[in-house]
Amino acid sequence: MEFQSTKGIFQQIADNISHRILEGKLPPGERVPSVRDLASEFEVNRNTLLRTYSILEESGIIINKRGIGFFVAENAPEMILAAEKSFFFENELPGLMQKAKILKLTNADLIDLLNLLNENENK
Amino acid sequence: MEFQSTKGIFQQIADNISHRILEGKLPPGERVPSVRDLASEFEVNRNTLLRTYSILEESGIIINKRGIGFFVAENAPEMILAAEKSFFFENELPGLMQKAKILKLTNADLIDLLNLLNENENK
Amino acid sequence: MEFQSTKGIFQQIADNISHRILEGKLPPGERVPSVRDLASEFEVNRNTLLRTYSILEESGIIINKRGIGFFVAENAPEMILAAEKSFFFENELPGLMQKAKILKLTNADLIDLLNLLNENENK
Amino acid sequence: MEFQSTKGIFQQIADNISHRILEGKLPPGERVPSVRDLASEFEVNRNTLLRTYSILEESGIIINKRGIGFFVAENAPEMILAAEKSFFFENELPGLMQKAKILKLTNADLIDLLNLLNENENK
DNA sequence: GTGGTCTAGACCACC
DNA sequence: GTGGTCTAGACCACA
Repeated sequence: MEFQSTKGIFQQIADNISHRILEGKLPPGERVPSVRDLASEFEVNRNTLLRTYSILEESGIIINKRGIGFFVAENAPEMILAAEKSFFFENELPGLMQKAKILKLTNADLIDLLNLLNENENK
Repeated sequence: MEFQSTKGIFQQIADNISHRILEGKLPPGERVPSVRDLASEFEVNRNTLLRTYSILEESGIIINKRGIGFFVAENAPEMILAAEKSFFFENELPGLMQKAKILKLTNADLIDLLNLLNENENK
Repeated sequence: MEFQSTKGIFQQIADNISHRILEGKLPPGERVPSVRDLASEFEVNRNTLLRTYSILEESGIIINKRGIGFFVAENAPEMILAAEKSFFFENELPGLMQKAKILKLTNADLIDLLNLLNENENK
Repeated sequence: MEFQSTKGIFQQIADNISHRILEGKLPPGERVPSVRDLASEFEVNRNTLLRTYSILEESGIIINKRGIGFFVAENAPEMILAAEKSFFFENELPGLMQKAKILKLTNADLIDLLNLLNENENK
């Protein structure tokens, strides 16, 4: 996996795992790979993975069973979706709208844009 | 002015000044406020403002007349708009679309959203 | 049974068994359930229970008859009570008092609290 | 400062700082010592202090001004008190009551105890 | 100067 | 085996 430099590696891995859960690759109740295994998979230090798991645990996405490992929480997909949604609406969308305004993009422009992107995706 | 922690303060001030130029508050040819004044307006260290001016100068948005100060470049508004536009389309929009997909937001949802935001703004 | 994360699981199970003894559910001389049975009751690894029994044996609360199993010691209730009492007074009470002081809780507050809790319990 | 082994060092330092704030030694608005300074004061690694500050920031007790340092939040004392109070009532008191019951201590005993401790303190 | 991230490696308690 | 803590030291962006 390639990491971009703008966000912390631990964050990017957390996002990656969240998306795996959303896609069903890691269903609720399933055991998450151990920090050691995942650290070597991503070729990062164990401490970095430890931090990743710790923030995922704090969000209630994974649960620690002591001495055994981490497991995907039962309602993990819903929690992830809810968290991302609220972050999007509260933090990203306002800035986006402001930017569109500055760029003098009308809603019509944006809608055209959306359609265009949609078409490309369906090809 | 409130600064958000995701971007550097020097960047946020640069954006702020760019926007002032776009809005016509700082027309081309006009002298930009001195580092001193702006530093106290933003309650920021002078070094931070020096960096702000230095990146604005690098982009050709402001021009240094030695011993006098900085002045808004003649074609500054166009340059800012072009720069932001290309950045938006190349860097921000793709991530946005991906996020919308993850959040299972359809284009229809997004359009509704745009209309809603537009109405609020016009109140 | 739910385990809290602050203490080791083996400890919590040991406490649990001690309390069963104090309550008379496991009278002196009685055979303690086998590691197997208790492990499945608590849904815990057998090794964890082995450790539990080993510390209980070390404290003299249960006694191992080789090839047969563990039995509650004759004076087990008294030993447990004495051990917990001294631990409480020496280790827990001082910290508690300090905390109450920090929280600006007066003795009167604490007494009120005790009465309140007592009433709830008697309902 | 001596550290006990039962709690993490980072936590004990966090508690220490919280208490300094409660005592008024670190009034709201005041700058908290830099991680480097405090790390050498406590003779621990900088990373440990970093973690301490990070949990204090998460609780809203201190605030990070980028490139400058951490500052005590305006309402820090209230937040600390509230946090400790709720933790005490929800996590510590129930266990305490259970223990008192097991130890067959009546409320009268506890009250006597409180008075005794109080006298010792006032000597 | 400030905090923030990452690595490498050690040691620990627990299951 | 698992996660959790701490240290030492490097590198970074920011003010």
